[in-house]
Amino acid sequence: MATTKKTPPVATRNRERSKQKLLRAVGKIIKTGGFSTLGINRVAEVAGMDKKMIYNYFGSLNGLLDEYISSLDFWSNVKGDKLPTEFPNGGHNFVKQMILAQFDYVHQNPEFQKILLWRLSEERDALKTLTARQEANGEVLLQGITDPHFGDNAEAYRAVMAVIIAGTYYLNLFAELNGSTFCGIDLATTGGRKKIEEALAFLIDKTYEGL
Amino acid sequence: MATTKKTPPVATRNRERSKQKLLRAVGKIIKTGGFSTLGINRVAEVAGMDKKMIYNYFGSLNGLLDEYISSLDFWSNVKGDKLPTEFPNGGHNFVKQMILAQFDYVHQNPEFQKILLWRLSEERDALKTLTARQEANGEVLLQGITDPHFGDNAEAYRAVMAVIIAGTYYLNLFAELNGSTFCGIDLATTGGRKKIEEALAFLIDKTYEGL
DNA sequence: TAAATAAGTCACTATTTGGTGACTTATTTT
DNA sequence: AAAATAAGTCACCAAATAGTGACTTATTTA
Repeated sequence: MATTKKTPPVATRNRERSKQKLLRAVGKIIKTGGFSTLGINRVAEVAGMDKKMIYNYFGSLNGLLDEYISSLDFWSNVKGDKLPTEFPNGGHNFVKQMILAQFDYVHQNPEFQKILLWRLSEERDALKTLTARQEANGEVLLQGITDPHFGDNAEAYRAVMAVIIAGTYYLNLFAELNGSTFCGIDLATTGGRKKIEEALAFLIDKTYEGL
Repeated sequence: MATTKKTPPVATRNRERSKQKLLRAVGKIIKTGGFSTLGINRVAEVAGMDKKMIYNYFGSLNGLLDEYISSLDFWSNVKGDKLPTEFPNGGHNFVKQMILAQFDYVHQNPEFQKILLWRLSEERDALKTLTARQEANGEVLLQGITDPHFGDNAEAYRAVMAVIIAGTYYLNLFAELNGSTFCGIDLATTGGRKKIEEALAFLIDKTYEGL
């Protein structure tokens, strides 16, 4: 026989594959539409499955959403393996590049934008866990590199970074829907985004110089 | 007679008063809950009126929401009459106080927070109009005071302010739901907020010094 | 191969949603 | 005071919502 009974070429019924289909359906809906269209019927329809399966596998839509959230892995992309080993000047240049890359990453990634938005809109344990993971990730950088460099001003440095990072988040979210201008800067154009990038670089430079 | 027929002490039927009740119901729902509970049935219930009235007065829930949005007047509170006439140093001190006041204002005002969030979540003409009004408001300040002061760097200044203002928005929204820490700063505590305020002041100072 | 288990389908319920037509009643106009 | 207009009530509809029990069928186990 060409094919064995134990491993059929493609199973028509497969728990794990079906679960993945549902998880990907959630991502698809979130990416394109908003959260208002995120109902159990819609998810089942997009996944091409019966909604009963959602109850079977995840207990409820909430369970599915929680598992979707914990399956996300945005932050490890930012840091990850490609971390340098040397950080001259308290990571001045590294931090600058990281912030600029993040500003672009959020812009390019609609799913990430929606998660950011979700975190501002709804209380959900899985989202808090995600936030905690992100914080823990940043803490490595802060404690290992910038805290020692800034000494007594370490907390002041953290506060400045908080404002700057929060700014990149908000501007990207704002640009997505409004498209229009913010403080007279057109965030929909590459020229406008370039101005923001220069401002980010400027603020980081001044922080490393002046703190 | 004690009371005339023309002006009854309290009319049981009054178009304007009823419209206001509906508008205030929208505000109440938005303030406390989110947008997910903002249905026509709920609005009618909170207002203590029949939903038919919403169709009568506003044509639809959308019409009511649009009128609610255009009834908002957050921005004029910020500027308004209390504008000084002299702006030394390109409004350095004035801008700093304004940003800090705004950071606190957003924190204190849940309805404003929800509108900010709404602008990030949904496309709606009335919201764009609101945004345009806000922009026009800021433009007066930018064109009249900071543009002349910064000359060739006027646009760079605008970009910096965009980042800073966006940062205050996001941090306040983030603090509202997550309560937890951002970049290691606990935004729920007065101590953490104080650190953010100092960071805002620092960034503005460095911008006026270094641009 | 037969029995057991798990995957998936389908039809159905109860509740809630937005929306409307017909009605009553208060207020204004004549 | 009578007629007209507008405010407000209520019962009802169609569609969509979340959720479930009974069923069929594929896959695995014995």
